[in-house]
Amino acid sequence: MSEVVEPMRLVHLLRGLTVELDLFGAEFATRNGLHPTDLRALIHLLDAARAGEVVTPGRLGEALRLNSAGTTGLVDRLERLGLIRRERDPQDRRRVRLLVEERAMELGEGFFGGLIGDLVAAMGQFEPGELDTARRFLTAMTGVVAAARET
Amino acid sequence: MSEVVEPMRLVHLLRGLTVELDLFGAEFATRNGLHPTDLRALIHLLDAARAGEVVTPGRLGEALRLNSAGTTGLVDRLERLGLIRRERDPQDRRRVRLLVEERAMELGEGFFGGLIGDLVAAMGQFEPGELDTARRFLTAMTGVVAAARET
DNA sequence: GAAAGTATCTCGCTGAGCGAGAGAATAATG
DNA sequence: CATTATTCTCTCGCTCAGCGAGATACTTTC
Repeated sequence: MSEVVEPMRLVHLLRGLTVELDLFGAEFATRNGLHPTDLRALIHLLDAARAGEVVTPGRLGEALRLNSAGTTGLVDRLERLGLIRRERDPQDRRRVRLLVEERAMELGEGFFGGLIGDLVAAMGQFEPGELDTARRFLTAMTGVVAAARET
Repeated sequence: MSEVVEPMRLVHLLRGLTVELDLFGAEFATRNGLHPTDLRALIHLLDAARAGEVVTPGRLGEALRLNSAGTTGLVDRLERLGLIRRERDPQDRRRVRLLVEERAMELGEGFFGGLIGDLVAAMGQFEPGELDTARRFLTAMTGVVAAARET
């Protein structure tokens, strides 16, 4: 059940996967009254929270490629939805800390939970060595795209 | 140089890859005076053209999850940019065929060309068997996401 | 040939995100 | 220390992508 793969086929597979993931995200977002940007922000905030990092509007906007006005609007929206809370940084009172609310974690759980479970289950059909190959492959491809972005 | 991979690490890699590809697309789009949606439409149109399929505004809007008003706007925009041309279908004169202009192919080339070359080059570091594993892995993951979207 | 169905477009509107710049706090310089 | 420069966030006014509702033109069905 093995075959010689043309590189272009893998390129199309990579693209197809991102299309599917984007659509999945967009559909989840609209089902929950969010915009795609809001979901991207939520993911970023949850990742940072798990890593114990402080996120400010500035950092969030930078990550999502929004200007400051757009970022303020985004943060307003997330706050209005009860997903995050603003809190002035007592160390540097120009800064605002974005704190993730319980509700955001639950939403994130709802988004990832099901899908991640399915993905992990599907990975069970692969040998450990194959999963390591997949890891190296994905790492290499991500590196190429990231490098191409710099140019 | 092989290791036992936790499934969650692969999940994060998949997500990271889509983030990078999305950013790459968004940056390419703005550099060329396009919106992300325009680029997605262009990709869809070029794929269809290569497969010899006829694309109508209806089909395009469906693929991109836009309603008819938004689709008309998108097609207007692409036409104004000289990327596509409208032509009434002589068989069923309610329909409009979207024809890809030369300029769109060149743009697509500019978008994919460089990146695809780099991706294919990076694939050269992998054994044929490893590439086949990657193919099976990506196919499986894409299938899982597509299936999850149905729900 | 009237009625129902399909494909596209128009109109008016909402709101995400932009550019410019104001305000508040901190850091650097004389 | 006072002043100037810098940093972070927010406000204001605006543009335009995309939506809902419905008009229009063409085709199929009965």
